Amino acid sequence: MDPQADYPPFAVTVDLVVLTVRADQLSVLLVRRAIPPHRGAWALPGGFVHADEKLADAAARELAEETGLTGPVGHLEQLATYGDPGRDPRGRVVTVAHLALLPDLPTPVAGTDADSAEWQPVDRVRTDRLAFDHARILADGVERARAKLEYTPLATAFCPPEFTVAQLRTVYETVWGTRLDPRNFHRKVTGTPGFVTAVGRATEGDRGRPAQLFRRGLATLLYPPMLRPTTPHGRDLR
Amino acid sequence: MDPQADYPPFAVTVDLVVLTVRADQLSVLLVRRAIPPHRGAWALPGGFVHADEKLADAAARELAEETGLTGPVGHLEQLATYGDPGRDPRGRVVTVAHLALLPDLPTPVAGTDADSAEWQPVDRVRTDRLAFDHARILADGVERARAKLEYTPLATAFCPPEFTVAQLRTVYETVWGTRLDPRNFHRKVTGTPGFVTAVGRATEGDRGRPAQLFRRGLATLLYPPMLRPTTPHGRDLR
DNA sequence: CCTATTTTCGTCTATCCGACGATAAGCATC
DNA sequence: GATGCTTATCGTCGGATAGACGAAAATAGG
Repeated sequence: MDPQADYPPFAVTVDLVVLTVRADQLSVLLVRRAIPPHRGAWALPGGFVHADEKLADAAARELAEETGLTGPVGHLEQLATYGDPGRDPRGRVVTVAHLALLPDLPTPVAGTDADSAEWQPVDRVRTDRLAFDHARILADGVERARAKLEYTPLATAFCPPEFTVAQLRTVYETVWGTRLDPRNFHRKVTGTPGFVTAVGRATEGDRGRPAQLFRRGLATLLYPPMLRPTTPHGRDLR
Repeated sequence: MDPQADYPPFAVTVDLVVLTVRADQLSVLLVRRAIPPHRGAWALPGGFVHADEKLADAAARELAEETGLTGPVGHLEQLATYGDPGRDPRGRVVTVAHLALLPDLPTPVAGTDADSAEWQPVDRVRTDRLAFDHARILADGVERARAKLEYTPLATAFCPPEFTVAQLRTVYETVWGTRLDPRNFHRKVTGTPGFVTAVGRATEGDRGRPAQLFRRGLATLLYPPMLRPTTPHGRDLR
């Protein structure tokens, strides 16, 4: 196919909404753009898809480049695709946004093609200064993450391989911005089949009673789901 | 931006998974391809995105072309994007798949750039003979539709503007392939805030007691959700 | 020891869901 | 027009679940 002939040529990129929970804050990985357009502005990490590369591979490659991660840590999924004609001044660029959830890694986050990269709490991001349409992509990614915590065990993607129920609860509280009763949460998590499996050991050295350590279970969907407390998300009027 | 210079050029298409409920069957709109590649094979309707066109507009345009619909009927949303290097023999084509849910329209379904178009029950589609990677896109679309019936009032998109509880129940039963208790379903639907609003009139002429007519409510998310009966979707092992 | 802290187990109650009986309200047929 | 058939709608009952909260267990720090 010759794009010049019949159909308009597009450039295709992948952008990443990389979320983590650190210091009791849901945070997103942002890079400062070193080249135009939007030079100097904060943006989601991303880049062009190579000629013979799958979309998911491109996203995984960009994630590895930005975080230094190699192995399959956390979670990566396609989010949505954004392609409004005017979204990139360079021309017709369609971006396939992906959502990544990572544990709080002591990541150096060295920028390669960006001045710098850093974690920013999502509720302190100056969305009005983000490059391109990345404010909307970020909002969609955060909303997707919040919703997915309800029906999937994806909260474990924010945790290290072994974690306590309290750590998992902190993830929920941080992402949702709510407080959860530790006793009911404990019952719910340990009672939902496939959510977590006990590893048999416990923490030591911390304050309070030692906590059992768990790993992520086999379930891909939670049943029953972990519903958000009051006013669950979009419980609309009437 | 010159795609020839720095980055590989892509063609971008939209493909549509158009679903409806007709004759107690969840059915998908398929077209028979009139041109190569995959000439003569069944495929999802779709086409190239124009040079100055939003993705959603392209999807709406294709939907209108294939169904003859003009006004905003039913529901249309982005599904996912598929761009594996080898998925189209003509070159690097990325397709942004969309999901459309429509009421059972007496649609002529006249093919424009296709030999013919027709509704096919999704469980009778010869997925091994669908063009490109459309079998997977179809499967993803059906699964998305099934899942969304649980948490959203989208089942109403399969219904005409005014419908009875029984019609809505038939939609659920057809899409999910299950049977639902009419009494519990009635209680659930009328008791979920914002799901449906009574229009005040009732059906006449049918068999049995006349049924109240409803319209879609204002809610965008159902709370509590309409959970699938036994073995809810992915209730995995353990 | 004593206390503070955190984990974990139980209890109580309101609510929700599935199963199912009972009634309402139309049409068909005699 | 009475009877029966069909479908819609309302109620009831029991088990399961979630939220509120008490209580015990298990550690660290004085």
